[in-house]
Amino acid sequence: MNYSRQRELILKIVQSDMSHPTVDSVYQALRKEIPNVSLATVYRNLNLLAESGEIRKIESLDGTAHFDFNTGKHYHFICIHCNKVYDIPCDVAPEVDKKAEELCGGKIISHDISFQGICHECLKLKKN
Amino acid sequence: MNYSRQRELILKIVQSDMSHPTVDSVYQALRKEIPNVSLATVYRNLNLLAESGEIRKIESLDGTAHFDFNTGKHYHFICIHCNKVYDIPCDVAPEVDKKAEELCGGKIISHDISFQGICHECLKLKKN
DNA sequence: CCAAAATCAATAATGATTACTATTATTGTT
DNA sequence: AACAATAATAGTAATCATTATTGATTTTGG
Repeated sequence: MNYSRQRELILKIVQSDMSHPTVDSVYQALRKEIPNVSLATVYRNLNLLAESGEIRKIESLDGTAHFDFNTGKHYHFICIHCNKVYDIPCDVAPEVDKKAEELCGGKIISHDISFQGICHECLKLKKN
Repeated sequence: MNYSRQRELILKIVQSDMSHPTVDSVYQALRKEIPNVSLATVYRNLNLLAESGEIRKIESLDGTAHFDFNTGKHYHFICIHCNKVYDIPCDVAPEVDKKAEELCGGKIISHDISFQGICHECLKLKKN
């Protein structure tokens, strides 16, 4: 995996964005620096960075991939109204991987807890 | 909400399929009964059934929705090689929703734990 | 039986992602 | 600095998943 300005900037963009950006968000931000960058480049590098563990890829019910610079232990909260993804600081028992591994017979690499619900913002909107 | 043959069959198909079928799997199975059924019908009804809580919609990193007839408490294991989804019987503390709700300020409806790793089958294949 | 509402099939349209190709950049080595 | 091998890129086409549209058909409640 060689150096490229594109990849470096993509990593920086994700790392400076708390809001779990989608591929498209990263693409829009990157175009401000490299106007003729290709969308395929963004896809390729985000997936590479996720595979190498420098960022994290998050599933979400809206059918689009989100990326998270925070590779430390934490979980996610996805609003079913606005599809935003929030971090939830983790304090759940860390031995769940081991426990689950015993139950499934495969090799477990990681886990994520995704909470679904309605976020603070959307709750406010509903009341108005 | 239960008077169309299509919806009834879709529900039965999911309920009789342990393997967390995708929209397309359900579509293929349904066509054996109703050859000219529309894919849109499958999408609409699977989402309706998931909203009404009769089945469960599962997110997965491969970008396709999976559906699960098992609406009881359990978690999921997704193989990063074959993308199959397995159930993991749940015995994790149920108070995580409450705990997370305090932390995020929104309203939490449910949560899912998805474990990622390499499943038993794929481990075997690797060795050969 | 009739009218309103719900559902349907078929297909078009959209949105996300991947594949492909010719070109350019990076790397380690002379 | 020039070289070849490799990796990455831009641009675009193709693919895959999903949603929207439309007009016909079916169900429901009176």
